[in-house]
Amino acid sequence: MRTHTCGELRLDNVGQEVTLCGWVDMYRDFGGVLFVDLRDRYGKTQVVFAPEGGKELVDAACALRSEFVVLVRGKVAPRPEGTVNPKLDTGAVEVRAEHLEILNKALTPPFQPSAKELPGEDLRLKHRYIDLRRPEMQRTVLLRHRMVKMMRDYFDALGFVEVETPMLGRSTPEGARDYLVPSRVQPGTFYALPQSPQLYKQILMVAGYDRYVQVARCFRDEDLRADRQPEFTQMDVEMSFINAEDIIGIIDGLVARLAKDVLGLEIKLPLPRMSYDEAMNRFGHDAPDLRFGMELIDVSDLAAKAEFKVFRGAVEAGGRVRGINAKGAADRYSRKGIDELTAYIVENFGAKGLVFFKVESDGKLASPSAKNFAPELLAEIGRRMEAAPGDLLLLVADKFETTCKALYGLRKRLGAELKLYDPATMNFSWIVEFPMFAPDTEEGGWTAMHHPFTAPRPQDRKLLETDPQACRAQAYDLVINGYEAGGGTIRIHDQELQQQVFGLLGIDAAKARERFGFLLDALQYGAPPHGGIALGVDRLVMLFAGLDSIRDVIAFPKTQRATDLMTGAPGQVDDKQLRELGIKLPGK
RNA sequence: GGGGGCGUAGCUCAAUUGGUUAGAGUACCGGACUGUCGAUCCGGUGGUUGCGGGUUCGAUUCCCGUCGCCCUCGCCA
Repeated sequence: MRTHTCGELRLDNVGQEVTLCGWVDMYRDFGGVLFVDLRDRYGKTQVVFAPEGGKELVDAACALRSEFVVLVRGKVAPRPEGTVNPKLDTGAVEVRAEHLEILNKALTPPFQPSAKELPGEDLRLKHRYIDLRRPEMQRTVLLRHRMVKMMRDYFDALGFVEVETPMLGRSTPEGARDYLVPSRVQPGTFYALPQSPQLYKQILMVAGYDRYVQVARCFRDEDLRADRQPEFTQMDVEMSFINAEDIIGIIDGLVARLAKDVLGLEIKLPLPRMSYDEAMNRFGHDAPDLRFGMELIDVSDLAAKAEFKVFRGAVEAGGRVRGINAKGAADRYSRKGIDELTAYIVENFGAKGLVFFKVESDGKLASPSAKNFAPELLAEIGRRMEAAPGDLLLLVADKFETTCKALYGLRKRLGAELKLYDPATMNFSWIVEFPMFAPDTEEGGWTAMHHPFTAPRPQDRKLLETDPQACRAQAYDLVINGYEAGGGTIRIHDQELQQQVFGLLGIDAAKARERFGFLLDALQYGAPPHGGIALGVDRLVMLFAGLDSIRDVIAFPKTQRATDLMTGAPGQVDDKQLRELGIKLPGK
C-alpha cells in the first residue's frame, strides 16, 4: 500500500510521488490549509492539505481526527523557508497531499500517544494498544528485540544450540509457588508451568548438547514487585565440560558486547568479583549497588565497651553494631527526617531502632544518645567511621542479619535521596562464593541457597560433613546497579555427592526419587560435568533502557495483583470446562 | 498476610478550618482563520468527587468498611 514509512523522507526525496500510511498524530486546521502529522513506528511526517489539491480533498481532511488510520498520496516538497521543523527527522520536507483515504476511523482515544503528560499506569495497561504507540514504548520494544537478537547471535556464534523445553511440566515443591494447569485426560492431576527450565537443561547436557541456550519464559506464582512479574523471560544457558570460570568468561563477553552495542560503553574485562561474605559485610546485601560508596562499618568491638545498653547489649547477645556515614548529610535530615528513617527500618526490616550522630564543626559527635558514651569511645567510633564535620552517622544494633537488612535499606534510600550516583552510570559485577545452605527457619535443618543440584566448591566438600554452613557453592550472580541480573551454578554430576546434599536438605531417597527421579536416573547414564546460568532478560532490558520497572519493557505486563487490565485475565470459566477437568469450586 | 501512598471532568491536576453553583489546563463539540508544528482566537458540552455506610445543619475534606492502582516487608530454591 505504501511506498515509504513516515520516518524516512528527506530532501533527497523531493519531487517524488509517495504513498504513506499511518495514524493521525496531530492535525492543525487553518481553514484554508490543513496540516496533519502522520505517524507510524518509524517516525512522523507532515502532510499538507492545501486548496491547490482541490476543495474536496481539504474537506475530507477536515474530517480527520486523532488516531484515524489513513493513506495519503502526494508529492514530497521542501518546506518553505522558515517552516523547517528541526525536531523531526523528516522536518525538512512535507508531503503535499493529492489523495486521501481513511483506512479506518478511531474513537477519541483515552489518551494521546504524543501527549506530554503520561496518564496513570492503569489506564496505559487497559489501553495497551494506545500506550504501545508511544515513541518511548516503541523504543523500548525495539531495544528489547535488539538485545535478545544480539544475545542469540552471540551464543550462536559460540556454537550454542537453542532448544525449546516444555511449558507443561511437573510440579516440584521446591522453590517458588507453581502455576498449575489441570489435566483433562488425567483427571485430578496437574501440570506445572516451569519456574525455569533447570532440570530440562541438565538433561540436555546428559544428552550431549554441550552448549545449550534458550530464551525461556518462566512462571512463578509469588507476589509482584517493580522488578518481578509472574511470567518473565530468562536467557537460559547451560554448558558441559566447563567450570565456573568458563561460564563467567562467556557472560563477561556477552555483557561487554551488549554494553558496547547498546550503550556505546567500553567495559573493562574481566568484570570485578566480590565474595558473598564481602558483599554482606560491606553492603549488607548479596546484590549491592556499587555505583556509590557509603559502605557499612562495623563498630561492634567499640560498642561492646560502651555504657550504652542498646549497643553493649546487642553485642553481648551475639549481635553486631554497624553503621553508615552519610557524608555531609547532617543538615539534610532534621530530627523529624531521622524519625522517618527510623520508622522506615523498624517497620520494614524489623530493626529495633536507629542511633544517629551528627558531626559538629569541632568534630564532636552530637546526639541524644551521646551522653551514654565516654568521650574517648565516641571519638574512637567517629574515627572508625571517618567522621568529618557535617556528616551524619547512622547506626543499628541488632542481629547480624537485621543490621544487614536495615543498613542495606538505609543505604539504598539515602543513596537515592542524596543523589550519590549518576543514574545513567552502569556498574557490572559478579558476586561469588555463595553459601551452599541457609538455615531453614521454619522446619530447622538447611535449605538450598540456590537449588538442590548446586555443587560445592571442591575444597569445601569435606565441610558438608563437618560444617555445612561454612560450605561455599560454585555459584555466581551477575549484579547490575543493585539488581540481580542473572545467576548460575555448577551442578552436581556425581551421584554420591548429590545424595549427601539431599541428605542435608532433608530430602530422603524416596522423596528425591518421587520429585526428580528422572534427573537422578539421567545423571547415572553418563552425565558430563556441567553448569550454567540464567539471565533475567526483562531486568537486563530495563537496566539498559534506564527504566525502573520491568512492566515498561514487557509489552503486556500484569498488575501487582497479577491481573491483565486489558484482557481481564484471570477470569472465570464455564461450569462445563470445570466439569471436564473434574474440578469443583468451593461453594458451587 | 503486614506497612505506606494514591483515587475529583475522557486525561493531568486544583479546591482555605468541614461551608455558597466542585475549578484550571488539555481533550472533545461548534465557529473563525492559507504556513502551522504543544497553532491561535471565540463559544460550548462534560462531574454518582472509586463504591457503601457513618458523624454533622452541611463531607471532595473527618471516621469505618470495601474495590482498584502503585511502592514496600514477608515471599521469590
